[in-house]
Amino acid sequence: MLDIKLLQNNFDEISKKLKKKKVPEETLNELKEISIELKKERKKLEFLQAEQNNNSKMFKIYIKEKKNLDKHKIELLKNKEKIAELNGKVRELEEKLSKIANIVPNIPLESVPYGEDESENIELSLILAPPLFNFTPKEHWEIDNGWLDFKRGVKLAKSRFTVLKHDGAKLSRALINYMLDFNTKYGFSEVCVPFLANRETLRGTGQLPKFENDLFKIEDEDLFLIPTAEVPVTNLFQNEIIDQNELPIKITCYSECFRKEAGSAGRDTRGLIRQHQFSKVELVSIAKPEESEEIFNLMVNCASDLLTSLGLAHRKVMLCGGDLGFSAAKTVDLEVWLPGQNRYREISSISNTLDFQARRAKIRYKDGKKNRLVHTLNGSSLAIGRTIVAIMENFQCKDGTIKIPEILKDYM
RNA sequence: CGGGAGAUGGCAGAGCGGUUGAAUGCACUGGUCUUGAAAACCAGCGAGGGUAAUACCUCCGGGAGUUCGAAUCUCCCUCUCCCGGCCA
Repeated sequence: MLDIKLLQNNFDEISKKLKKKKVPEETLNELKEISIELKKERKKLEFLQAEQNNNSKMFKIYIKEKKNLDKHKIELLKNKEKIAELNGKVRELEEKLSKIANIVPNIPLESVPYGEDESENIELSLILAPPLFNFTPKEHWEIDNGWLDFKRGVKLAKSRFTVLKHDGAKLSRALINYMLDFNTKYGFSEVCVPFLANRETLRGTGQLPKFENDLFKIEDEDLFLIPTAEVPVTNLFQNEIIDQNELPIKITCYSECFRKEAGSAGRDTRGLIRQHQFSKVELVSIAKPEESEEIFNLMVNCASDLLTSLGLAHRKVMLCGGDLGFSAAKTVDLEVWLPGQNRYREISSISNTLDFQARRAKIRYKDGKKNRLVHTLNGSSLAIGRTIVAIMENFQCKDGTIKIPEILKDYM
């Protein structure tokens, strides 16, 4: 959530920055006006409440003095009505405010480039050279080694579900274990969390209320399948005040992720790239504001080193404003080279949300006497499905077999 | 899913309908003492809003109600715990 006070005081600046994310100025204007009106009405209300409190206290004294109470009663009741009325007004304004505030995205950092979409992202660096082939490399779904059973996935659920078999299934499990171990060595501690989350949790990280259509909802329950482990892991700390000494908190977590992929009909319909369910190992950090940039870089390096350790060529890309997610102030994607597709594809995405999620989820830490909002960061270690794709395409042999990276041998 | 109990500050745990934002204990922070630490003693210590800082307002799971006044009474919801059934 935006800092409303900041919006009140630095309207032009914020409005300009949010243009990167295509937020219309009218929305911000409305937000500002409501917040100012709210402040005004609240002041009126509090004044009346103070008066009422005082008069109520007098009651005890009047009883002692055996004064006639009826007159005071009438007075108090009259005031009570006024308070109720104002209270309703204030509440209405609060609802109006939060309705809008909840759907305004985070402000991009200064360093985020302007741009409409993916095509205007900026390549930061290339790591490892793509492999050379003495034959035409296939796309992963063309490789007929019995790992991927698309038909049966559809039979069991529907399109965009896949069954992994044989070494494909094993590789998936090996990758999960390997990544968790890798991240642990990087200083992230492992957690295992529920794959279902309630509304408040999803609101905390920004999926709700705006993106309900992208989530699978459980019938007859106010629960949703998580779209990423970022949701439960970050919200582990919702409504908590963290001891300063415990920061930064660095967590890694494996989860299944569930996404409706509404609006991406027709895109990546073949293969493992875009599924309704996929495994992912996630990184989440809770940090003090002054250290969040450093942690961000650590997370990017952690994911990049992981790719390197698997021998996968990739590049780091800075997302432009138009391609930034709702909660992110800054995002670096890692794109892995896919020889079959002859292009780089996103396999990891690391974001700093600054205090945006912390404000929503009320995650704070004690700084001396004051409670301050933390910064929250999240990033894929790697998406498992896409890593399998990358391994299949990069390490395919002419005879259709796949060479498993050396480092995974112990995990298979 | 059926039966019972409960929901209060970081935790534990009091709280006749009227200075109770809330006793007490633990934890925590600062100080005295000590070579240092522990112990002991003294002091401070919930959150949000508001203010230059005070005032002041709101909050005792959530919502509605009774009352001049509610953490305290009534109703609804949610959640937790114990017992029983089912089950990895």
